[in-house]
Amino acid sequence: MKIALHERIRQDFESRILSGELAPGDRLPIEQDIMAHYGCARMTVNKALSALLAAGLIERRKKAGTFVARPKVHSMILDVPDIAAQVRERGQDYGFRSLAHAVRQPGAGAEEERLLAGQGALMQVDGLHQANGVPLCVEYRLVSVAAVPDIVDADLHTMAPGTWLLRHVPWTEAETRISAVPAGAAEASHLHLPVGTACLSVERWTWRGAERITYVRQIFPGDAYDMVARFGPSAAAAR
Amino acid sequence: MKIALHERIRQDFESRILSGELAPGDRLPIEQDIMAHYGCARMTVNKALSALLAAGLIERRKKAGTFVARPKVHSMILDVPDIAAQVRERGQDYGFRSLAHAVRQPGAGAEEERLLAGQGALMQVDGLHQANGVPLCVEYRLVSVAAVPDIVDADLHTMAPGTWLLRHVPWTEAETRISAVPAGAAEASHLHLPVGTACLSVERWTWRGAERITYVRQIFPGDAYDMVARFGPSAAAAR
DNA sequence: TCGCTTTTAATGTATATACATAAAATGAGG
DNA sequence: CCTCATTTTATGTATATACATTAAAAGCGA
Repeated sequence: MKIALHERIRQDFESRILSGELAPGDRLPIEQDIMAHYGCARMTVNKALSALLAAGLIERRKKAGTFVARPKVHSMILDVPDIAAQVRERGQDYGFRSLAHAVRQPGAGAEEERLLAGQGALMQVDGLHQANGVPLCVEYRLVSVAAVPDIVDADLHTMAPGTWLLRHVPWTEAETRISAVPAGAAEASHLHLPVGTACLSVERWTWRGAERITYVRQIFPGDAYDMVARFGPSAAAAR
Repeated sequence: MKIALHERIRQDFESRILSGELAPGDRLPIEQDIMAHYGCARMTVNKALSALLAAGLIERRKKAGTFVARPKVHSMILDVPDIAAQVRERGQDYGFRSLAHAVRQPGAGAEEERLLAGQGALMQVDGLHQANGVPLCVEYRLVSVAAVPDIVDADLHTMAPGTWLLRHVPWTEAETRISAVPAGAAEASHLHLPVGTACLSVERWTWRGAERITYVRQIFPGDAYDMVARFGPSAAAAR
């Protein structure tokens, strides 16, 4: 496959930076020299360097030149796969068992509803994700009925509500919070663990524009689930 | 402050997408119409749209047009800031107390060394991150002496080794694993917790090219530290 | 209606040019 | 040697233009 010249220039510098050949603080050649080296116009070089700038790999100062950036935060891609897809990927049978399934009127329930900030009625859908019949994760979910009217009639007894939502609802933003919690009585019983066992809690708020769609809280036994994040070329490769 | 036109166009569309006014799948105007609307050249529009494309907010197909991208669940940006920087951001005093500091010869230690896969001598640097004097996190770290010779003479008793590495070691690739573990005897004592308390374990392997740099394992009390991942504005806002 | 070719409308890439802007480097005056 | 104005240099932005590339859409013949 033929790749664009500006893309090739970008990759060249990216790999020289990632390999350490160009260390943080090092100065890159000026645009004039780069364009002479590749035999192209300055705009082409500029496009390549602009991309590296947007990716945070370089810093540029007028008159001074272009420098390899010193990384500040590790901003990395976090893989949070759909549980059902992940289980099937391992060649196991995926199952979802419904634990609770009800529409709750606003104001009726107490604190959970604040999580979706009073957008009218909420559908509560709790359940258990299973791999080969073994409980893997307890899930507590609230869905805004106003934002997703179809949820009321959806068959969520076998299909995980997360999977259903993914297919039916477009969303634009999500926030995920990861923390460690001890297993409560309910989780302990469903996951067959002693009460107090260290578990991973993954909470996610999802919304579209200003409208909240869903809040979900998933509890995994600590040793059953690893979340893996990568930094580096993956960020570029993922696109 | 005066902002560039291509940047203004980019922001205009970004906010329309993030607000939900332009929903996933919606089609954007063609470049010709946008350039007519802003009264500028096509290259300027193209620059704005290229940035949105790189950020993953839109998809483009020749002849068909430009469309708001449907976000995929599984890849979101995870910001894992330097602990010291994060503590100071909250207006607290950051402190690091060294717990162990020694060079270990290859083969001497057992399993930890496999984590850096026998690249010669390793520097072991364990310590305690503190916020306002209160223990926040226990850190166990191994650094390859071959990859980072300067580490031997670095003063790591007050500065966190992570911070030191960030400043001295060129760009890296990293893989992070997050899980939940019960507090062991050592962590319990350092963090003033009962043994068995649910803790968040963050492990990270870092390398440059094929060379392994460091392995670190950080143990946080489950309720003291939340990792937050966002999809959407974060990618752009982080810059 | 099916399947093939042709047209066309959109993005993709690249160039040459122009002027703006900011900051480092220089140099004159004290 | 210091200070301040001037020059120089590298990046920042924008334009007008040209041609390439694709895939949708239209046309057409069997």
